[in-house]
Amino acid sequence: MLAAERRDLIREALETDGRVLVIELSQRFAVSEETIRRDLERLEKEGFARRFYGGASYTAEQDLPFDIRKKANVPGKQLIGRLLAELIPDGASLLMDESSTAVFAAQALREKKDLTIVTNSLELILSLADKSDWHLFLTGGLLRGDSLSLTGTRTEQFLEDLHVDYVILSCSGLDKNWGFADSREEDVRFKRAMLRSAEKAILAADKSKFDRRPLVRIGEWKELFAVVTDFDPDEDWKKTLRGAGVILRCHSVPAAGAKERGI
Amino acid sequence: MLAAERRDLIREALETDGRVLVIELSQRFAVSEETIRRDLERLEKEGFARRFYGGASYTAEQDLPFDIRKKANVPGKQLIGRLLAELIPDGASLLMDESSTAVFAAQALREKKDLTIVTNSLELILSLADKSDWHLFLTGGLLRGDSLSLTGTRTEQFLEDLHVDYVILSCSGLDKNWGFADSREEDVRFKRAMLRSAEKAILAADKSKFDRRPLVRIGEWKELFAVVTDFDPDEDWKKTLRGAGVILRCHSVPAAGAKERGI
DNA sequence: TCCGAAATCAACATAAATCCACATATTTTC
DNA sequence: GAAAATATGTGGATTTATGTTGATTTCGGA
Repeated sequence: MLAAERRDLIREALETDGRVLVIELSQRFAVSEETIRRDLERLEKEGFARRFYGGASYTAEQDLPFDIRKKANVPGKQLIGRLLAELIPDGASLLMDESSTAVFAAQALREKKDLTIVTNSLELILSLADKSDWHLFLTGGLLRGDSLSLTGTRTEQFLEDLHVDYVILSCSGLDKNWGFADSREEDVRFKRAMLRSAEKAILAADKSKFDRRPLVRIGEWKELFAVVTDFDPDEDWKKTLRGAGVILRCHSVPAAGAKERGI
Repeated sequence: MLAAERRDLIREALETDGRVLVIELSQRFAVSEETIRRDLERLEKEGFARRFYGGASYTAEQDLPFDIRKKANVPGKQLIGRLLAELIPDGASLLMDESSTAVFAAQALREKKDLTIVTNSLELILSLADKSDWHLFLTGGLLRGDSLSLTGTRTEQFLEDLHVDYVILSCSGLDKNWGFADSREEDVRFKRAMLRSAEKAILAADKSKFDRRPLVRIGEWKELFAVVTDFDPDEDWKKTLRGAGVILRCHSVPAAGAKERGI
């Protein structure tokens, strides 16, 4: 029984029964009560449980946006998140888009102190809503129901009076000689607005985005401060980025040994 | 039976019955009267109860944490929601605040066609996120983590370029001769901005808000188009509102036949 | 106004749950 | 396989929950 599996089961019990008791769980899983308490503490941090003396009760609050598990390439995005976190100092202000990578990056940033986050993603902001010591801003705008993000002119307008230290953005394709791009005109306009409002731009893109060339270019390499990815790009790529003065943070993911995580 | 659960049940009893007695609770939960007193003392500190000799009565304090506040008086708020929905035509645009009443009102509006909703409440917008045929706007701004709503100058700024047909707003107290008011300066500023941006203003307030006079006035009766509530106010109230040209939508709640609410 | 029953309060005692720091074990990463 | 990160258990200090006892306060009637 792995710790992660036990926590999944505890979460299920919470959803089914509405509440759990420390003693009962300790007996059921044959671990010490202290371990259960630590599990519950963690589930509380993640927004699944509300602890009370003797156990914990279920909170349905963040049900909607917390379907992180379903998404593609979770380990890769977590890695990108960790690498990103290394680039961000305490006290920084950052702009983040509505990509799922950004949500993972946000989780990786949790240990930082005193961050200011501006985003158009409801999911991202909700996943950080418990960080009451940070400054969390949501851009206004029209709700896009499928991605739970905000778009439209009002969203871009929000960025105009804004200046932040970093922008973390995603794209749907990177081309060595052309730059990074997206397929929707509307998204590109928003991402360009984000680039204008930030001192340093960090592009987060997993392996699947490399060497693809979608319709609309967002920008060129020299506009970026860093590129973060989850694999080890070839020498050509490294040379291109180095030539444009862009930092590359990457990591070779062990293709074979990667263990399947239970859903 | 854990202490936290007992306190939850006492709180529910308070909301349902309006008052509780120490002896009764002591027998019901098979604990000493002293324990019940300590429970009530705690609930009083948390703002749910006002203690008196022999027991405690219910109080709807204004500044409760959101997840708790929204549980209070559910039937009343549902009724207000239904009455509100009768005032709103298809195709209307409306501004709604972050109150829990607004969330219920939003649900009551689901049958309408082609609405445009603007709000600063994440909870409200998420509860409507599936209505893809509507236009859903979120104001930007700083996230207030406890209520999952947006505040600050950016939020007010969002309303400046906006004009809607209706605003549905809440308040924490209504005084016959003075108007409607709230306890936080910041909230009042936002609500005034909402009033400016809307053609017609509808005030939604349950019984507990009547004849209370919080710190900061939001506006006067003549600024309103309608008041919607869940009980039948006395003649004085009706005369006041009629005199100011305000529509009153209300309903006498059967005091005796109130059925026991399931959990 | 005064009295006595009932309720409350304050102080103490106890048991259980939690927290904390440290040591150990396990898993992951390189 | 070694190093780093994560997970787990343990013992003692701390907090929470509860009941008990006796002093004090409140309330309603004489």
